[in-house]
Amino acid sequence: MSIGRARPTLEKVALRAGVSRATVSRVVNGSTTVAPDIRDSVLRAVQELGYVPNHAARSLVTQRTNSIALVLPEPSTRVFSDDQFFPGIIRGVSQELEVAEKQLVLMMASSAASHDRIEQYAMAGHVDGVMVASVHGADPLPATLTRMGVPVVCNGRPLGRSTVPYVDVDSVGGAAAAVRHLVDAGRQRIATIAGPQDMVAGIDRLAGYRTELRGSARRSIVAVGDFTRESGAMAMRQLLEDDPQLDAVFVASDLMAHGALGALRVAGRRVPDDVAVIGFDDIELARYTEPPLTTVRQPIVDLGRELARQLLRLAGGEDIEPFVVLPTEMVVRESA
Amino acid sequence: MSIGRARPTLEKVALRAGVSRATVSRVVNGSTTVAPDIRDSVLRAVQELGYVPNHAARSLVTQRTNSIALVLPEPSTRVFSDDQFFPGIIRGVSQELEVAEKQLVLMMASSAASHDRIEQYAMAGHVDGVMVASVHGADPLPATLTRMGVPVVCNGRPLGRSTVPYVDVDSVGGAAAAVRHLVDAGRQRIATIAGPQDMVAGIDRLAGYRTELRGSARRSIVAVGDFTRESGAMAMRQLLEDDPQLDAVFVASDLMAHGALGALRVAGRRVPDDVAVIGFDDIELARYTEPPLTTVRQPIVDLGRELARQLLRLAGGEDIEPFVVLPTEMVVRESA
DNA sequence: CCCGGCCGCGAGAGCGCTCTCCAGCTTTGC
DNA sequence: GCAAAGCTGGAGAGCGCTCTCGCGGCCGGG
Repeated sequence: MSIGRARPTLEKVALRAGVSRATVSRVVNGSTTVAPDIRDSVLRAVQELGYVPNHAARSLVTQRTNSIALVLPEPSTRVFSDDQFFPGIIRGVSQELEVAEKQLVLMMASSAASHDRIEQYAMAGHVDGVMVASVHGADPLPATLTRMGVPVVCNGRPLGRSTVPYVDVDSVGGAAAAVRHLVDAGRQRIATIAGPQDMVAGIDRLAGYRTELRGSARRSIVAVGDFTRESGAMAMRQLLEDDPQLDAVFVASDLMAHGALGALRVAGRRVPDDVAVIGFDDIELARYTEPPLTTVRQPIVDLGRELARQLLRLAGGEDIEPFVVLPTEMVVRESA
Repeated sequence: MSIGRARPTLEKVALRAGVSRATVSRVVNGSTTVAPDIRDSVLRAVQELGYVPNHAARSLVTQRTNSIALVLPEPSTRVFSDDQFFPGIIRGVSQELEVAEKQLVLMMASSAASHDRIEQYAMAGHVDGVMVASVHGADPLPATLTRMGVPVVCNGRPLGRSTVPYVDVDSVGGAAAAVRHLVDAGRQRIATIAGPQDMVAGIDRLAGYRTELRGSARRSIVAVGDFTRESGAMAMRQLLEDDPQLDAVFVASDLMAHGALGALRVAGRRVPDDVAVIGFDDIELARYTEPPLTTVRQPIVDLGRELARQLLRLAGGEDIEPFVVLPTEMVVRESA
């Protein structure tokens, strides 16, 4: 209905070019077994009529849709409020899909109800595969879909034992590097503001902190936030109260670090002179805080690209490694 | 291929329920002309077999796809670097589409080449309509698609004469309100940092500033930026040089305002005591600048919702108003 | 010069669904 | 009590495409 004027069909093109439907199909799909002159006349007919293959018809017979779903948590989830995670992933994914000439279908997993919706959708043969960017590592969706034979790749190591392949960044390594940086700078009392412990990112970044600190014979000083700015400020106040002597803090997200910087300022501590601060994520804002934030960059766009790349291979029937971990990188600015 | 185990077809369900394909179709599509007992047994069969309608087959015959495309400019465009525009639009759109049970296909218009790609795609009957969130108002895509009979709604008033329906926020009114706020506060020399004048947002916000200022018998003092933080800082320095007496500045985006605040601090001007600053957008960051930024909020999520709503109506064959303008709102914090 | 093989093309059978008939049955009005 | 009207459900024709199969023409080898 809605798509206005009738679009030409294979049949029409065949008629015009004076060949059969099959031949047009061959030309359109790039088969080599067509004589050059016939091929040319078909291409001319296609051009003249403005023929575009009907996707529904094609995928009805091929059983492939050339589109891929990306399931994202509803961005109202506070975690995604203002970092560039969400757009970054999308950008990476769509870059990769563009090359592969696949389409991106975006699904917001807002409520529990959307689980069913997404499941149904994937089962309807609407997409060739699903990428799940879940924050809560315990999401059952990936496993369910996999069981149903839908190719799935996750973003972020799933919690619990799961055989669903995933792509993640090296949070543990990044956190360890941050702590090492603080140790190397001679900091003695290195605290951390950890992320929520029901998220893989929160868990891993704390683990990296702990491991590295243990190696340096310092004791750990931990406060927990929920990745928001406010929670960062609150955790910072808490830490200052617990250990007024602390001279460094590794914060599990830049947003929380931003809050922590504010709290430190209010408390009259100079950064980095009195207290060194290192964040995590390297969001845009990190370059503009006062002072500019030293942080751990995670390659978000690359993460998206890798996610897409893995899924495409999986959907193409290839075997893929069970997980890919992308390196993080220290970005030294002025706060540490 | 990729979608693992064979999914049951209508035929299978019909066989199991002991009815015809047509009847199953009727039940699945909610026709009322089916006897309750038959209806129940069909539903049971559907349940037992885990039947999910094949989308491709369905849309082949109905000519509808139940999905809608959202065309976004490649977010690397500096304008989208860190405001919440991109995720906000997506969120609004997908909220509305979820209600309508439509799917969202995301297309990044990265290069000129993608124009063809998107055109082809829309023409392939892959989607029932297209929403174009173009920054450069002179984009030919909307008109092209419309001409081809594809329902299109734009985000942002298109430049030039165009009959493509659009949804926009009231930039002119918002800018005017900001200036009025400054006038009411007794500010005498009110400058502006305008956005790029090849974008509708840049043009309209400057127009609002000019109009309102003219009404108050003050002269306009204009510098132009490109919506980035750096350009905001640079423009601010320029303005201070041009008119050291200025006591207020309306900045066409929060990002530029952030840059301007930095420049003012460096120049030793206190905000708002010496210079009042008002931004535009109300991005998350505005609450955390030093001092917190008074700004004009644009309802981005609502914009997305309205965009989707209009397109759905259009694709549904309804007539819609040629444009919808959503109100902006002053958010008074401490910078003015 | 004839035959087997190969290559290029057309015929035709579906893919899974919707929807238009139309048949058969019940209901209703006079 | 009978015809007309009303419903319910089935049969069947496609939607536009791909792909298998097989036919005919051309080539090369014997």
